[in-house]
Amino acid sequence: MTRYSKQTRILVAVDCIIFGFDGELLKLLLIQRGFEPEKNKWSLMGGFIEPNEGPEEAASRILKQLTGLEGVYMEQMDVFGEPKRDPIERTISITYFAFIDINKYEQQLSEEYHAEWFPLKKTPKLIFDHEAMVEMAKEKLKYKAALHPILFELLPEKFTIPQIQTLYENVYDTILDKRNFSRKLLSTGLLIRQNEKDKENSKKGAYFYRLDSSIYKDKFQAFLNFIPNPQALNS
Amino acid sequence: MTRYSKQTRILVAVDCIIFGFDGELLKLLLIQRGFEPEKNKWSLMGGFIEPNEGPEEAASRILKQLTGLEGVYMEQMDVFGEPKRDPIERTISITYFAFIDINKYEQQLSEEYHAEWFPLKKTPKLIFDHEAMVEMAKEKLKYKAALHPILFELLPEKFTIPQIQTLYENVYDTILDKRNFSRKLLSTGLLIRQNEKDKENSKKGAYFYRLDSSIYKDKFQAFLNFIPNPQALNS
DNA sequence: ATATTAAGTGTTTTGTTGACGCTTATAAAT
DNA sequence: ATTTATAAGCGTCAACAAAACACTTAATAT
Repeated sequence: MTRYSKQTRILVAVDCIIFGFDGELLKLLLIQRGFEPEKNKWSLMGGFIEPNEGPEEAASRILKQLTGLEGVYMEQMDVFGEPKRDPIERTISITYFAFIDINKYEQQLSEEYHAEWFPLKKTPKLIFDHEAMVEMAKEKLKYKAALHPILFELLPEKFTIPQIQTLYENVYDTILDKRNFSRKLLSTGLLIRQNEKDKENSKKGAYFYRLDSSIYKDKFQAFLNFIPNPQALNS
Repeated sequence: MTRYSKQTRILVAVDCIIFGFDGELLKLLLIQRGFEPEKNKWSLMGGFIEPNEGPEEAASRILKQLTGLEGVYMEQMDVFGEPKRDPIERTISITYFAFIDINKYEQQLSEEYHAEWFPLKKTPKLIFDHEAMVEMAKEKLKYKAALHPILFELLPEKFTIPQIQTLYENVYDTILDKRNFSRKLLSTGLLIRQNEKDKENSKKGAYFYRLDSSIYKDKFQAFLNFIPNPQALNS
């Protein structure tokens, strides 16, 4: 016996929801689809799984094609498998969401794909069920970021506390008290203050911090209760 | 254009990790696989996705075949897609974990599949990567149950507080203080006390409760911090 | 010199959590 | 009939964490 006979074989794709943060707004990386159907429409970055790669590998490959980046934080989200979601042929899509440091994003590579960053609140119409994927990713982002320090993956190596507060305020669409925020953030012990200051955004300047990678892994689990009102969370 | 040419089509299966609770131990429902390869070995309940069903539908169908139950709490877990995970032919498996009220389980149906409940700590060797699936499900169960009231899905309509405490103690492999536990549980407002008592398990008898389904949905999100030490959690 | 802007630190009040002790209902044993 | 054993159920207190809130500081621009 070499095959399971009588079973239907299906196309399997991966689609990546790629988040970035430019210091002001949380953004989504989208491409203009290069082939029919829906050619030139806005779409998530995706592709079919190849014969000798697992889904994660496929997602990493695709992410690298678009951004030039490797070793990016990525997480499996959900499988979208409605029989008719792709009008051409049944395709199951495994979705991943990924966080990249927008500063490391290599624009030249992206031109091949006509990629563009969109503020999360101003995303264009997307093909197929990609809008549902983005919605789910936003919800999952809120959920996860309230419990774990994943948002650091969106920041450059050196960042300031006001920067990261802005990021949180973006994700939760709320205003946070800077005193409570910084106290909570610093109490995790995850941050190491640098001597330099960021003078770009204020006269006084804000201290740069970097992650203490030695304890980042351990603390990853125990980062609970970061956002005051858990009621606002979904999923 | 009617097909995406040149792409490889793959078998897609679903596998269900089915939890049950008999009032004393948390258990897993396993079957003896009915076909080659690995015929008669212990396995999760699974099957291939059919042409006109989505993955969730497939999982529901399979769950019904095994347990006779419909409308069961079920959640997508993870995709297992290592190219060589099935030695016969590449198969991607979408896993679901499900909670059923073990009392509703219809044993007669199961005989077709040689199904059996195993205490979570005494599971047999499983085929392929099913043990990894079970491990992941156990972790996800711990994680999720600390944040949301999902464990009620494992209990009958009427249950007592000592019962549910035992369930939590099973999941987290720990002993909880009954006074703090019941205070926390009742403070959610999710439970409605009945007049009857369960006299099976003690002389004094414990009040039956049932879920207030009108607020169960709302409270579902805001059930945080249920287990004292979040450090023990993973994933 | 003075005004302006955002960074950064401190305090008080309130609510939540965990540790712990006592009473109550009932069946079984004497 | 009284006592004993067992688990249910209620209550208190102390420690801690969270949220609300106000002032000082550094540096540039006027």
